[in-house]
Amino acid sequence: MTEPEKNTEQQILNAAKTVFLKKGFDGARMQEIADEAGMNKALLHYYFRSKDKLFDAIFQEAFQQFLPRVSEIMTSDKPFFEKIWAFVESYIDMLLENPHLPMFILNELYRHPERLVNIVRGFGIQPELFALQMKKEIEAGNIHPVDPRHFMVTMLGLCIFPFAARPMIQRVLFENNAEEYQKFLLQRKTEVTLFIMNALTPK
Amino acid sequence: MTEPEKNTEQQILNAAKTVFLKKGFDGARMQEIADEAGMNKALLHYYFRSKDKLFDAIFQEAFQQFLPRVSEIMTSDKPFFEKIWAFVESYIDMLLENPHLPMFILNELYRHPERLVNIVRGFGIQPELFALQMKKEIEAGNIHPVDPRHFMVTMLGLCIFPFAARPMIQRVLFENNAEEYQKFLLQRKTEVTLFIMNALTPK
DNA sequence: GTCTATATTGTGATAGAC
DNA sequence: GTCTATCACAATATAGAC
Repeated sequence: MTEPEKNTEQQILNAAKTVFLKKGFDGARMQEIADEAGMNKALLHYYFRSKDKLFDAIFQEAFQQFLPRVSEIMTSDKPFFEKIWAFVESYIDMLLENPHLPMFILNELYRHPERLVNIVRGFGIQPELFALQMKKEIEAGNIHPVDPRHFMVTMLGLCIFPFAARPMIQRVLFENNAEEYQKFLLQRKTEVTLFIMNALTPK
Repeated sequence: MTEPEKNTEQQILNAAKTVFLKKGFDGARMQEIADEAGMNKALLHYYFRSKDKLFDAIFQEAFQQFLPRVSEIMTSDKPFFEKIWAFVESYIDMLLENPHLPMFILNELYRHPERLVNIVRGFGIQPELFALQMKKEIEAGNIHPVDPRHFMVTMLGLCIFPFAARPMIQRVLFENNAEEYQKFLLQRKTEVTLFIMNALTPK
């Protein structure tokens, strides 16, 4: 066997993550989580009191994984395009290992945006740092002038969208061939980087 | 008053669309739809038999509105970049009038991809037409070489993502100011078009 | 801590009066 | 066609034995 799985609490969290990410809060059932964890339903309540509490534990961790610290990554001293490449590659790699993350986070935030209040608190996201640095690059004539906020949304969207819209795209463009789509997602890393480089390179 | 609202069936459909798009299938309640329609719960079943049947009626229409006929729009005889501009503008305009559409469709397809089987049937999407035309433009040296499938995903993602990720982006980048974000979405039309043009223009 | 059994409420769906 | 009343079951949560 792989692992005897340490304590019960961690088993529950693992099972809950699997089920919540697959079904969402509204679609998930405590019974299904218990089955997935190989234990009884009552134990979930013993450890986490309620479905809401259990969900919050999952969501918090998932959210921090999902929302990248753009500014942190970007404030190194590497050249601008190298940073873009490093970001896109590492972010898509992370999504390849957590393919359900995008739709889970996007959907839950959409249905219950108030959760962000609890999450963002003390969460050091500073997009201004990146915006400032990008402006400098623009003024130095190194890149084509683009609104940094639009660019951040663009860059994130290019990475995330193929995961969120997978059922549609895989069917319409790839005859529902999962292996082909996996290759497509791998290609995205270079495709997105090159696309961005072309768009930002001054004429 | 605006309209006395014609027949009961249409009232139900309107109410169902409002609630389903806001809450999703799992989160929607027949009682809430009845309240929204200003009538009794039993009437919904009288007209549509089940929640599933009612949902299908909503989903089918929404899906056809969401998935744009890329090839149709692109097979006119206008220059390539004009087509891009026309597409992005009209598509984002449509989303501005139906802002909940993206997350609704993406999420429902993700949770129940089997629905696509019933929907796509007889649904004339032919991305090959667009891919072919784009290849010709590339061979003619009019645009930078890019995989048409990646480009289609990119173009759609640039339009859709700001609507699907609105709760997150609006909060992180716009201090949760809805009016500012509305302006941002309007700017997207030109931003996306210009970004694509820059990326595809040969050096 | 972990289980079985049960309480309690929510929810889709139907029966039947009008 | 439209309503009220109700059924049947699903789902969260708790009580209590071990």
